[in-house]
Amino acid sequence: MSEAESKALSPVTPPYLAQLNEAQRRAVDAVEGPVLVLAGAGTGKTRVLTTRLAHILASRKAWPSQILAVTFTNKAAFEMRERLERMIGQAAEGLWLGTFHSVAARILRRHAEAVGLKPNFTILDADDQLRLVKQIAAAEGVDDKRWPARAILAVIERWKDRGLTPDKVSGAEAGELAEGRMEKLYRLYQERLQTVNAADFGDLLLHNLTIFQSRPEILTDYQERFRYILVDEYQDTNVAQYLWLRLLAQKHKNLCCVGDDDQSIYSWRGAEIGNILRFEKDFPGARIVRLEQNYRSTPHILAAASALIARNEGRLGKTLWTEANEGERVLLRGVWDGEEEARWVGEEIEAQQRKGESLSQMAILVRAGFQTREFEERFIKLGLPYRVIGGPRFYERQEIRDALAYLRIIHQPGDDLAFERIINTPRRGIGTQSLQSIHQLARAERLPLAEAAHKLVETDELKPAARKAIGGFLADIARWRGQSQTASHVDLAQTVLDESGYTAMWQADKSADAPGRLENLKELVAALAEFETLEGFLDHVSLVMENTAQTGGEMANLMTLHGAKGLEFDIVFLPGWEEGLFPNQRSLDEHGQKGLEEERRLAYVGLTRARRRAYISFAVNRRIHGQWQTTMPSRFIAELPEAHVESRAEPGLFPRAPGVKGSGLGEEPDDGNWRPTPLLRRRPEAARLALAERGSPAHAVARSPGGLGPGDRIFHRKFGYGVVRAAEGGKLSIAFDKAGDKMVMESFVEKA
DNA sequence: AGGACGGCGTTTTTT
DNA sequence: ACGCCGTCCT
Repeated sequence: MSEAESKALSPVTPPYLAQLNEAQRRAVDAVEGPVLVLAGAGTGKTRVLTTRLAHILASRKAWPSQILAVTFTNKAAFEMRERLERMIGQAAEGLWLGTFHSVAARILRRHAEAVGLKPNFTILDADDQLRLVKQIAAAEGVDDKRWPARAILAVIERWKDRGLTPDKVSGAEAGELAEGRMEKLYRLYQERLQTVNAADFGDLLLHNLTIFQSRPEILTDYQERFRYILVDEYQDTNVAQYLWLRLLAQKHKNLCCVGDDDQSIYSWRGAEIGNILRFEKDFPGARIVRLEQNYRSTPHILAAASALIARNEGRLGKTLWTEANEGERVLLRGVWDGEEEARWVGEEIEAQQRKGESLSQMAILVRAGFQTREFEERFIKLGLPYRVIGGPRFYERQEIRDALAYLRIIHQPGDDLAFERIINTPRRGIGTQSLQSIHQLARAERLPLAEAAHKLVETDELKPAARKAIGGFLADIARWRGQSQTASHVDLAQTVLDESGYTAMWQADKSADAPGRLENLKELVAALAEFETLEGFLDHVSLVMENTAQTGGEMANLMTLHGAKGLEFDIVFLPGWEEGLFPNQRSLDEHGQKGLEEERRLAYVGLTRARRRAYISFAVNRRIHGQWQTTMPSRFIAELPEAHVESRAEPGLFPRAPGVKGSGLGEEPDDGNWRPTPLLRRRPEAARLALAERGSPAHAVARSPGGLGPGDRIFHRKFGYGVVRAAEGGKLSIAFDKAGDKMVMESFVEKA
């Protein structure tokens, strides 16, 4: 179709464009060439994305099948599809719209053989991956105390995030990781995945890259196909995703990335904020459109959030503004301890409810999962309905994974992980002995476990009982596999669950969660009915299945700051703004300034979730890991602009009277260097006293809360007697008479 | 094969 | 403080 034709077909100003503000319209209209849409929080990002898609389709620049739109989460993908269909209906069919992983999986299924996989490869989840790594590390004799499978897997995943296949990992990179054997472990892991015909999540992208690099004709095919590419949450992309996008966009160069560098909070799982910061360099001629008009929050909230994030270096920079009415200032509250904080939040929620505010429009956003407990306890006491968002997902539950393993082994005879998982679940009397024999044979003859088991049953190597049990199990699988040719997959699943005794196993279980598990199994079978094939369903489960979070209902929402990204609420509570907790100490220790900036972005994300009201609080005492600690208010509190905050701290709970000088709330020490007091351990009573006699916080550092300080003689249950050399934040450096110098937790020693 | 006990870790989490 | 995991013992 010629350009003249396409112009003639589209109205001069389509109605969907008229509803956008000027910047949004530019973002939608800039269809050709690379574009970065810097979308601040609440600036109508999703609207721009969907309108842009609709615009490309309506102006007939491309067929749906020539457009690729990628998101990070299924939720975002669903939302986009839904809004798009509402806008243009059927015309959206055929669009390549999905998560990075689901699109990559789709491509990989088509060309699996190019990386040595069969098209019916299994997509492993975290659990399977970990078991695999454990097996490999154990076989290699790696000390699992020093190098736990978790850590090894994390290294491998970060490599994959960066697009590194085993042959691309440099020796220097691997260094002394896992006693210098990390590279080998990675290679073995990949080999193992290949033999069991499986890919982990990282592989989906990584294999795509390998295919694109080794098979130019395949790459060209996709490059030509995808005339327009859209990316959501670009600040969260890792290097592999960036490379993937860059390859795909190379031909038409119509790449539109939407994101916000200030909301990049996933570096710890491989996200590379540099991707968004470098966009103009990476894609020459790129246009940048800033969406800065905020439709969500009040000016006070925006001003507070903006001032906070302005302290970060290395950002592209945006100035959010709004036409909304002033509203209330951000409310800051200092309290005695976590319990009081929960009590206060509860009271405030109830007060807002009485004013007619909706519970489901209120959220408590915490830094770490364990912080929800105190609020839950309080809300239960008050009878205040709440839901915790986050937590284990449907397909991560044991019973679901077991059931899926049955279906997997039927579908894919070489799926060793599935075979191992269920060979003795429910109990069939196949113990570690028999399993070991099967493993041995499998390794010797390079066979899948199931096949090795077959052979083994033919011999008389096993004890008769085990032989019978394994034979019976294999016969079951064979029978089910035969049935899968004719029966519907729903019937098959039901049969398998019944005949295997799996359902019976839970029926016989008298523990409290057994009924729930049976319920979940029913749900699984019901979900299966919505799919044409077993394969389609298995993919759906590993890639797409949403967590069955309790949605709807009048309940207050409790979740982590990470979990809140992308959501919004009328009223937001941000508790626990204390040094050590938020910004999180570990983040600071491990990543220094970078860590601090990411924590600050997290604070920014939290604040910008609020439409009308934001509450920030900190406790002076907090029990962490069972120990009382005296804390300092978060430095982020000092960074809030005074004019937009109303402080209701109890007198004496601030380090000094708030807001005397400087632009921020908490004033910096006279030398201008911020020195948060290290966390101290003490009981509340002691802290109360310390408050009364509050002097320079620094003097408290030398002596520990228990009154132990340098020179004191102590006793430790394991190390015996010793002398304290220094005290620092709950830890003591001690010279033991016999055990030498050690750092020990103060709670483990007593005065000698 | 199942329970008891000890040791360890304890930020964030998607796909 | 607490829970989870792995091991060891019965």
